[in-house]
Amino acid sequence: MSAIAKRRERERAQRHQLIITAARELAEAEGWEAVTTRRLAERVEYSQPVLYSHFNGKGAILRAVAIEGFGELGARLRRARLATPEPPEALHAVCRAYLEFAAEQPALYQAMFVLPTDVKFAHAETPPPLRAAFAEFVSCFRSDNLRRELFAEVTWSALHGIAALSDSGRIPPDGQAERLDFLVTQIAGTPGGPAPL
Amino acid sequence: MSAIAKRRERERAQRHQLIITAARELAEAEGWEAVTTRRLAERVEYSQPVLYSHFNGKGAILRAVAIEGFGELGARLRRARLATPEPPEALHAVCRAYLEFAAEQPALYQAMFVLPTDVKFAHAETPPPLRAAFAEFVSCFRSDNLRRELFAEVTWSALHGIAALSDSGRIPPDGQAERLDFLVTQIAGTPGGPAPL
DNA sequence: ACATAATGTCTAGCGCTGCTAGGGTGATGT
DNA sequence: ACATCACCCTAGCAGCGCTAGACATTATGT
Repeated sequence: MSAIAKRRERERAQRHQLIITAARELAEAEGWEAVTTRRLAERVEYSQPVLYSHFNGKGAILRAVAIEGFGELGARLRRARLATPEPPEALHAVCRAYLEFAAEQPALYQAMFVLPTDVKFAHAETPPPLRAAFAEFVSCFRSDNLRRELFAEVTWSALHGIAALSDSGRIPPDGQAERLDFLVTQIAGTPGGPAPL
Repeated sequence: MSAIAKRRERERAQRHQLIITAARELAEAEGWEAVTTRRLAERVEYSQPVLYSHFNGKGAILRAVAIEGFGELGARLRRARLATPEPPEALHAVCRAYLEFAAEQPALYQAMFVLPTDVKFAHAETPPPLRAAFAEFVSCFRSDNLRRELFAEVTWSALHGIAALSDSGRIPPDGQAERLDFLVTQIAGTPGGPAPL
């Protein structure tokens, strides 16, 4: 491949990322309903068809944003877990990190977990960053806990419920800390078996 | 008011309900993205502007569907609770009824709890049916439990997380019973105080 | 009974959306 | 220098939520 072709490919990759970043910023600033192909094209200073030469459509752009988000969420959860050596507090820290992520970047969170998507969850084609993020929850529970996956799944679901209802104004933004404390306390409890953590 | 005017008002109220029902059925059959004002008008056999003489816009129709849903959900939760006299099983029954409601009528559930809305939750203007539905969760906990509202809120959030992630394909549809059992067991546990139920 | 007024509904159209066909421009390789 | 090719833009389609204005139809007053 010629140097010229290489340069073009490099520029193309940059533009690819530029589109993703622009969509994400626009969504975070004005919500996803403001992210139209026209406004996005204007923002990246190209015409609309250029978007379609990079992505199969608006849905594919949204998907790319979501996958970028999975990577960042996983990294954040991992950091929270590793910074907290004691297992009980690790679960608490990871859950808090999750809610902070959702609250700080609501549009990104929506792309990942609320808006319709064709990203496969808990499936053979699940993107590695998503698997890794889920694995952080699993790692909060003892490896001899035979139902770790179930624990992690329900924990994640409960956090998502809190994040989603809070973001859409269906529960008050105040009191997140109390909800988090209560949830973690109950999940870490031992009503029906050995200590999970 | 003349009899003629009364008849017209009656017909108008019927048409009002017809629009709500048509929107709901169309959403349940093909999803909310298929509910356009044109298709809805065609379905009720009137022109588009008629919709706008009944509702302030598409959002108001969605809101009307959601409020209808709150009433039905509340009734269902109440039935589940009253049919189960023992408190621990009452919580379980109410939670199961909630998940069944969400799974059986996913579009209605979305209108109530997922799609953007201007319905006020936990607020002075909260629609009574919504307050009543939430009160069913609160009633599952002992009246001497000073944190009943918090318990109910987190329980509801966790259920919503399970329902929403399941409906959008982000967790597998199988295993809902295990998730429900685990959640209720943990919520009903007593890690930090007196028995909540 | 007739003209007037008021009510209700429809047709047509605005500015927007996601998406795409086709042409034209400029760089590339011979 | 020329032919080729890759690239990008203009223009347009069908459908969206929503609304202005024309048109009947119905009720009212004389």
